[in-house]
Amino acid sequence: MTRSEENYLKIIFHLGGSNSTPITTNAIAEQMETKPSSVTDMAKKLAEKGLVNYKKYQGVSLTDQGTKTALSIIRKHRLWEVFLVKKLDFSWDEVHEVAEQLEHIKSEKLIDKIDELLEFPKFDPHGDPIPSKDGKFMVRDKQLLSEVAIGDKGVCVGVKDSSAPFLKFLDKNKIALGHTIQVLEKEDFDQSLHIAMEGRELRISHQIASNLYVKKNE
Amino acid sequence: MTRSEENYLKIIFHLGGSNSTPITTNAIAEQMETKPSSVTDMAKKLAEKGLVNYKKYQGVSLTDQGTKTALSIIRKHRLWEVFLVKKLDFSWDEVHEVAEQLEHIKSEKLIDKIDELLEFPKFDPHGDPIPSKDGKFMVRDKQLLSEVAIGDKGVCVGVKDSSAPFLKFLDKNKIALGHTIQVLEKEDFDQSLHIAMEGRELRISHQIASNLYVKKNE
DNA sequence: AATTAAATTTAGACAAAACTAAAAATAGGT
DNA sequence: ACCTATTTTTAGTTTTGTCTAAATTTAATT
Repeated sequence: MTRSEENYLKIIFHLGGSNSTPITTNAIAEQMETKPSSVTDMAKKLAEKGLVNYKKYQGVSLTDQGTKTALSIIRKHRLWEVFLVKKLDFSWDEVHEVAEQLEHIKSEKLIDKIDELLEFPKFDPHGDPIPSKDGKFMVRDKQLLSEVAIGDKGVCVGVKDSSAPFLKFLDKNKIALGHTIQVLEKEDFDQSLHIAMEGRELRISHQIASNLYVKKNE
Repeated sequence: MTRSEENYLKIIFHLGGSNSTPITTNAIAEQMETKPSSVTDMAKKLAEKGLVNYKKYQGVSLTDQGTKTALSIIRKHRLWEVFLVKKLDFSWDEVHEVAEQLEHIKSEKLIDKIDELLEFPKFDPHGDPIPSKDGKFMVRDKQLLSEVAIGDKGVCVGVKDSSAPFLKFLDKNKIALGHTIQVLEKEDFDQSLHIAMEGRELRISHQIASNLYVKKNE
């Protein structure tokens, strides 16, 4: 497996290509920041290796083998992110690009030992689930803060957008995973929210609320 | 800097190419497990970038910039080796190939944090010195066990051959860095040694003795 | 059903890093 | 100083992953 092949599989997985719904070459090209014609070439190669299903003009989806491989890369990526945050004091907005490199290190023992060192975490710093060695991962029933009803409470468990600017914004406003949030009021005009969190009240825009996941207190 | 360029610089450094003595393309090719013609191509490219001095048929040596770069890669390699042994319980015969991959990760913050986590080690698991950020490293005055006079004592501080088979042999015979060794007798016939170490006596071949470094107790 | 717009694939090319085979330069021995 | 053996370089290919431009297929609209 080359680095490039691994990146393709990862992106196809993220675009949902294991659910039998084929992904278009255009969509893949956009994510890979490359051209559709390059994607076609790679689709053929991956199909050759039995990692994707590919029919001309019909798009691409992962085979079982391809899904397994994609999950193992995602597992590595997310474990490295946890490592960087927990052991090396990286902030959650700095880990992605380093993890993009570390995820390609080839050593099963290495990643298993990292997993052990971290005491087998189930979620990465952005709240995304970490697949186990056999490709299983927790699906948490979470919802976007923007869809929580007025008066309801929830624990912040993840972010939808994990770009550095958004994460830095959250840091600046002391919004972090694990905090309990109650929706006090929704503004009809611009859908901004008035929320209570950790003993203080604040207003956040719809754009922020629609990129924060919360888990309702059952 | 591509991975390949980094590997060339590292190998040129190890062959002694910063001491103005140029290294032949043949020697580099052998270490790189490639052909001399490929080395010529790379020599041109590295010379172009100001990392090596290269004159046709005269061999290659590192410039100051090239030496600096080589040292930073060696620093990363050795720090990762320490990390693997100290934090993830790898044995010293398993670390090399994983460190070969990890040394190419590009993040200054990452390696500085690893250095800090390890409390700024000065030597790697094989006793080789770890260059500091500014490229300085300790030169320990050590000598091969095979050259120690009869009756003299020394502390085992490093290995010359750090291949897995040799390291495994040392483990099996409970020979480890930090142990004090006294040479009791040298066999004229085959230059094998009779040594005392950690309260026991054993015989080792010349080949073993000439791959173990000791530091004489001053 | 025909036409057009959009998406996708093909064909041909390129850059990096390697190779092989052949040519050129150097070094050693006489 | 010459010849030969060795080392090193050149020239031309290969592979991987990409690109552009052109051709083809699918989808959408009338």
